[in-house]
Amino acid sequence: MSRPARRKVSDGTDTRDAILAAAVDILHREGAGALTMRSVAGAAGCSTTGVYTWFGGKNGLVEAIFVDGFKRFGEALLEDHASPPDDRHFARLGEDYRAWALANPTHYMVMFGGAVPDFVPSDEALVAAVATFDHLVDSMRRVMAEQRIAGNPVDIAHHLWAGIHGYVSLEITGMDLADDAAMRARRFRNGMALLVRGLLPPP
Amino acid sequence: MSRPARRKVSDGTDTRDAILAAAVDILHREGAGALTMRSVAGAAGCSTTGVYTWFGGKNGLVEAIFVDGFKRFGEALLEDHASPPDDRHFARLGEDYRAWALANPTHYMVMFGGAVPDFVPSDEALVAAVATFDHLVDSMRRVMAEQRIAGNPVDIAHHLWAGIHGYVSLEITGMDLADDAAMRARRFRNGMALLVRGLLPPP
DNA sequence: GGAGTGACGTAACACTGTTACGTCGATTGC
DNA sequence: GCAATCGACGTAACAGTGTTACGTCACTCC
Repeated sequence: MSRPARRKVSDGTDTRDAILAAAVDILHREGAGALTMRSVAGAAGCSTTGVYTWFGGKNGLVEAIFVDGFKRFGEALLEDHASPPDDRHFARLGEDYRAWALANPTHYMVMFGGAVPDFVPSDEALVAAVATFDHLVDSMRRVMAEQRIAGNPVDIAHHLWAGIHGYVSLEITGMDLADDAAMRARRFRNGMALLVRGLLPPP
Repeated sequence: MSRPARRKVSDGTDTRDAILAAAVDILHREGAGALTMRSVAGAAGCSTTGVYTWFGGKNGLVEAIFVDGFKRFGEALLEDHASPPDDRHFARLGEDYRAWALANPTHYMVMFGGAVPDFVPSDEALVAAVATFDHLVDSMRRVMAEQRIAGNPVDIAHHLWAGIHGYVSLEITGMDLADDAAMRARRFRNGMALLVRGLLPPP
C-alpha cells in the first residue's frame, strides 16, 4: 500500500498521512466533486506530483480513502462490542451504523455508493473492507446461539447489513421523502425491529 | 423540463430525444465516467451547445437521465402488476426489481447512488421519481389487507424498498463477496423471505 | 566523499464543463 | 409577399481536471 520509504516532514507526520488526512477532510467538508489532485496537494502543502509519489494517482488516493473509511467505520461499530450481546444488540448496532454514516455521508458514499466515477477498489482493498464485518459475523454467532436464531451466520449478517444499508443509503441520497429527522429516526427504529422480527423463532 | 419548442430532425425523432437516448446508451455501455458533453453530443450527431440548448448543462442532462430511469424502472416493475396479488407477490416484485437493477447497473447507481459527483436532483425530479413507488404503495395496501399485515402502508413499502435496495446496491458495488451468481440469487431469495416473514402476523 | 536513489516541483499534455459570439432557418406580424 | 424576430446550432475559446516528462535536490550507502 505504501511502496516508498517514509520520510518525516516538519510537523512530525508523514507526507503520506498528511495527504490522506487532507483528502478525507476535503471529502468531508466539500464533497466528492471537490476532491481534486490540486486541492488535495494544496491542502497537504505539497505539489500534485507528491500525491502521485505516494498514491500513484487519483484511483490510488480514493482507494486509500476507501480503506481508511472502513477502518474508522469498523472502530465506531466496535465501541459497543465489549458488552455482552443482549436483545438490544441489533438495535444498538443499527443506531451506531446509521450515526456514523449520517455523520460522514460523502465518505460513506465513496465506500458504498461509487461516488467517484471510474473508481474500482482492488480485490485486496475489497477484502480488507469486508473484513470489517467479520466482527459483525462473530457477534452474530453469539446472538444467534443465545436467541435461538436459525440459519447461516454469514447470510444472516449479510441480511442485516443489507437492510441497514438500504435504509441509510436511501436516507443519504434523499430518496427517503420523510417530513423531518424525527420521522426518519422512527422509521429506521421500526425497520430494525421488523428486520429482527423476521429472524427470531416463532414465540 | 423542455423549455424550447421541439423541432424535428431528419430521421423524425426530436433532437432532445436523440441526445437523451445517446446519453443513456453511453451510460449503459461505458459507465458514468464516459458520460461527457462531447461524447453525448458526438453520439447524438450535434454539437455540445445542442446539449446546452435542450438540457441547460450536464446537471440537467443527468436529471433527465434520472427521471427517464425511474420511468423505465417503474414500467418494468408494473409488468406483473395486472395479476391479482397472491403470496408470491413480494417475491416477484423483488425479482423484477433486482433484474432491472442488475441489467442497468450504472443507470441504477445514477438514480440511487450519486454516481455523478455534484449532481443533485431538483425537488421536482425527486418527487417525480418517488412517485414511481406510489404504485408499490397501492399494491401494498391490497396485499396487507389480504394477508392481514398491520402497520402504515407507506412505512411498510419503504421497509421493503430499503431491504431490496440494500441487497441490490451491495451486489452492484461488489461489496457482496459471494462465490458466484447462483449464491447471490439464493441469498437474495432467502433475504426476501426473511423480510416478508418479519411483516406477517404470527401463525 | 562520491555515486545512486527516491521524493518533489515545474511545466506541459489531452481532456473536461461551460459560454460568448456569429449564423442560419423558421415563424410571425403587417 | 416580405422584413423582423427569435430560437436552434456550430465554432472557438475559457478555466479547471488528471496525468506525466523532466530536472533538482536531499538523503543513504559503500
